[in-house]
Order: sequence, then structure tokens, then C-alpha cells
Amino acid sequence: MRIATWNVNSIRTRLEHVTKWLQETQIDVLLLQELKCQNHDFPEESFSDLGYNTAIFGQKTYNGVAIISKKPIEDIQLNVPNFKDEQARYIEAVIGNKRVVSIYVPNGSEVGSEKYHYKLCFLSALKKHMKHLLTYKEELIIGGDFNIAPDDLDVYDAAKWKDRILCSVPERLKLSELLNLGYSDAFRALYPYEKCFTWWDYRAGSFQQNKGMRIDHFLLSPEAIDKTQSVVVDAEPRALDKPSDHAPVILELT
DNA sequence: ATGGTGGAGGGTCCA
Repeated sequence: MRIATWNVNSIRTRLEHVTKWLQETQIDVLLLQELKCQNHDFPEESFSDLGYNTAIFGQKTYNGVAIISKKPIEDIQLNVPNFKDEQARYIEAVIGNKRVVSIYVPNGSEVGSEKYHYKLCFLSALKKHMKHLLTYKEELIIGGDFNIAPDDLDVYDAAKWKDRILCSVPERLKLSELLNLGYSDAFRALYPYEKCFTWWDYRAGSFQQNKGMRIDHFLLSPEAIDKTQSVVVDAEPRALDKPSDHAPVILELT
């Protein structure tokens, strides 16, 4: 069973990349972020043609998340419970014996800004819900763009990014709090010392120079991390023409 | 401090 997460930065612009990649990889479940379209503009048929079901939480211009799955998608929930949010950033559902979440954590813009405050509030609400989800004792897979590089090892130039957005201490502590509930950062749990990025800025030839960060993650419940075989970043789509600035990450479970 | 690029939408905002 393979589950992938991918911030596609507009599903309509990236549709060909995504559908081709799905056919090549035969992923079972794909968690998408940054759809940048409303539900009625989502190219649902392109996925049903390939045998996938879809659960979409769209939004015009910004944000938007979705779950794409070969198996039926049940018990769909939108938004972090008890967090009033104008922005489409969270979708949760049950697929077989697993619960999956596609999440797009706010970027935060600049440390200290209003958007940064919103990011920290979002993460606090998420923590509360993730604590509750642990009581289900399920295989729980939370994948998405967390917009946080957990550690200096996850940054191409940690000195340059010290205390800046994606790397600041308060947001890193928030991510630690989520993990300390009892979740695992699947990639880091399997590969303690590996430097591997999931996002590269469009500007200044960042990808060509591998100046990236690891900000897309799988946070797994104990039941799920115990079944994890591998976590792989597929950087190939990032090298295509008109790519997303994020690469997909693939989680393999027994 | 600024600019470097890209998506959406038709202004700038967001990343």
C-alpha cells in the first residue's frame, strides 16, 4: 500500500504532471494540497478515468486540499474540528482500515506577522485534534505541506534561514509538540541522518543547485509507523517543465 | 533591504 502527498500549486495547471505520475507510480492514495480551485472546477473526471475516487475541499485562488483513492473514501471531514477557518486546509477521511489526512499548514509569511500568528493558532488547534485522534488506536496517516523544516538538517543553509519563516523556533516547537503526542515524522524516523528536500523555491535556480528544504511530511500514529517500509521523495516531477515547487513524497506501508 | 519566479485573475495577493 502506497500513499503519497504532493503540494501541486494549482491542480489545473499541474493536471498532466499529476495524472501521468499516477499512471507511472500506481499510487493507492494521493493527498493533494494547494488545489487553487473550487470544487466545481476540480478535474474530477481525469482521476475517475484512471479508477480513482476523489474527496475535494476546494477554494478559489488559494489553498484547497483533496484525497484521491482507488478504494472508496468514507467519513469525510473538512476543517480541523473546533477551529473556525475561512481557508480550505484540512480534509480527513477513512479508507479501508486507515484514516488519512491531507493538510496544508499556513505558510506564515514572516515571523511575527498576522499570518504567522494564524499559523501558530492553526497548529494549536491541530494538536488538540491529533491528541483526540490517537485515542482511536488506528493506522493514521497525516500527510501534507507543513511549511516547517523540523531541524537544521532539513535546510540547505540553516545559518541563512535561522529564525526565519519555516525555520523559526516557535513553529518548530509546535511541530515537536505534535510529534510528542506520540506521532512519528516518518521520513526522519526511518533515516535519522539523511538530508533530503521536498521543496525548492522557483527563484534563483534553487532546484538546480539543490537549495531546498524538507517541509512536506508524513506524521504517523504508532499503528502506522510500525507498518512503514519506506519514505521516498520523488524529485523527478520537480525537474519537468512548469513544475510545482514541491516534489511528491511516497510512503510505503505493509 | 531588495530581488529573484510562479499561480490566479484581472488589483495585487500569496508563496
